[in-house]
Amino acid sequence: MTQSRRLPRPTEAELEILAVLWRRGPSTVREVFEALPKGRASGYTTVLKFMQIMTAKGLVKRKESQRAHVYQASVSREQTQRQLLTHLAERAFGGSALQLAQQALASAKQASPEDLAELRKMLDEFERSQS
Amino acid sequence: MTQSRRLPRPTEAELEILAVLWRRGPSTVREVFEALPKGRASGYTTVLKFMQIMTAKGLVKRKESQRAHVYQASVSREQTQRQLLTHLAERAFGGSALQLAQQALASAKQASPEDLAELRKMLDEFERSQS
DNA sequence: CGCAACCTACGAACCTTTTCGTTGACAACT
DNA sequence: AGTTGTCAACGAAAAGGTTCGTAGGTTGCG
Repeated sequence: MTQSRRLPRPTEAELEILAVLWRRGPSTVREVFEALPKGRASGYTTVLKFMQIMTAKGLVKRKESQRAHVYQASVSREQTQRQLLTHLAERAFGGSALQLAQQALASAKQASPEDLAELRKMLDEFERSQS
Repeated sequence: MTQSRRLPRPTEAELEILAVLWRRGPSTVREVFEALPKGRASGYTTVLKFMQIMTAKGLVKRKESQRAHVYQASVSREQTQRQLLTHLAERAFGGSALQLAQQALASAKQASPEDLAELRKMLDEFERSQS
């Protein structure tokens, strides 16, 4: 009974924090703060505030058993990626995720063989499913 | 000698207007206003304001020879798409445009055969260039 | 001319997002 | 007990983006 509506798209700053949580797993505010790219340099209380906001929005969950609360992402990386891609596709690619994929490939500078193989596999499956 | 700095990423509302300009070519404010999806429904002066802001930012150029100024996009669709994709890749895909492409393909619901063929061709070229 | 329709420009209100200072609680150490 | 360091909470300011009312100029027409 926690959340029935779809969660809101994370803002830029929120996404940056989510990225840390996805990478590190459950973390305290301080841990996130220190894992953040230094270039960005937000103050500690700013990060704290965001994590409080994100808790209110349901983007993260927090355990208060320790004095330093422990946060974890309550949205998965893939789910969020899909959400952002769909949004971008609608805004800038006439709703076509495929054209988006195409452009992304075109602008990819480098590729690991694994990624390429994976991509090729998906493409095969796609064509097969279309018949 | 028009612009040496990189242009800013368009906001949501700006992108919507750019989409119209890309589709219609050079247009007056009224033409853009009327071409805009009706659901969104911004007032005429709101659209005008945006186009003035975009002019200041350099996202569009305007000809004032007519009483109703004529605007045209000064950034290309592809260029902007690439900019948005790169930004998203950095934020949410660890900088990998390829992984982004992969996810996009996975979340594509439908595909035209042309798009698929195009995508496959690009993939081939990519692999050849890596060797 | 007088009026209506349309145009740009501008300012202000408003909303969302980002930022951080301050406060009060708790803990650790001396 | 007093000092120092860390923490959550909060409020409010700052910054960015969106919206529109109003004003003033031009055009076209009866």
